[in-house]
Amino acid sequence: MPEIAEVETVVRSLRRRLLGGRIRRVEIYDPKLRGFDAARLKGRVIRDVQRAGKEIVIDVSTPKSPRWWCVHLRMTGALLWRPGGIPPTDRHLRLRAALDRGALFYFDSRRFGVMRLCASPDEFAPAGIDPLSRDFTIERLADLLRGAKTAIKPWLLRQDRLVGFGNIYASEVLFAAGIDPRRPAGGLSAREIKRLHRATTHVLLKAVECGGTTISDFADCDGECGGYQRYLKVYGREGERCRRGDGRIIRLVQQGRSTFYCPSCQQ
DNA sequence: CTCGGAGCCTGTCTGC
DNA sequence: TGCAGACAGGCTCCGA
Repeated sequence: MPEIAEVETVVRSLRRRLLGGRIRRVEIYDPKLRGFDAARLKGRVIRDVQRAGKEIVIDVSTPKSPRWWCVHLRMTGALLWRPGGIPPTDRHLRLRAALDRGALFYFDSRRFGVMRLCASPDEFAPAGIDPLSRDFTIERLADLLRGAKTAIKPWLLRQDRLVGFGNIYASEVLFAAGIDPRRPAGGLSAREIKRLHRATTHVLLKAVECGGTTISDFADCDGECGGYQRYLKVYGREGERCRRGDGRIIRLVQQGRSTFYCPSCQQ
């Protein structure tokens, strides 16, 4: 489900709710999460909540025992905070963490989500550059793109060079940059790379500001839906008129995933 | 390096 | 109403 803007939104909402809270009890309801050492969380205080790529990182370190509780929501994972600790009715409840003033519930219908306890930041440090960080410059982007033969859209989905893109924002950013998703990544001109950089920053910041994109059920930990779906220009709009020019939105499949674009605005 | 396909899982929607 | 098939926002593995 969530891409960088949605994970950032969840992280911010979690930070508001969890900071300083002490974990009293953790219950796991999904055998797939058996490998997760939930017992080690008990008694720990939540020091911070950060984002590492698309992963949520909850710092539960003590001076003698550094530990980070890492959650990757993948497609359908969701974290919800309930002040009273009463769970929302959902048969996909996979984990419950009770704190002093409420409880955190983890849901995941498809069970693609991953949870782990890390002992060092090296274990969750993303390989790629975060497009919302200062490291994301035009020069770095140009370096990464150099020589790449893959089409730019599937290239954006690879997390080992840039982190955080998913299927929605990859299409949206390319539309904003006016670049055809089938173009070889390494074949973009300096001017196009500049446009891609600018579009990435612009689209992702706006999406974060809106609290992410809710197409079916994304929400932050308070159950608040995102608002960026109002601004989607191409994603999910196959056959509709382009909002900018005269074209109609086309859907095509690249490496097994849908890509949406406007053939008249994107060259 | 790059690509396509399968797999991990389950829910929803479409068409017959 | 039933049922098969396609499809879904993520990611990893394999073989060609």
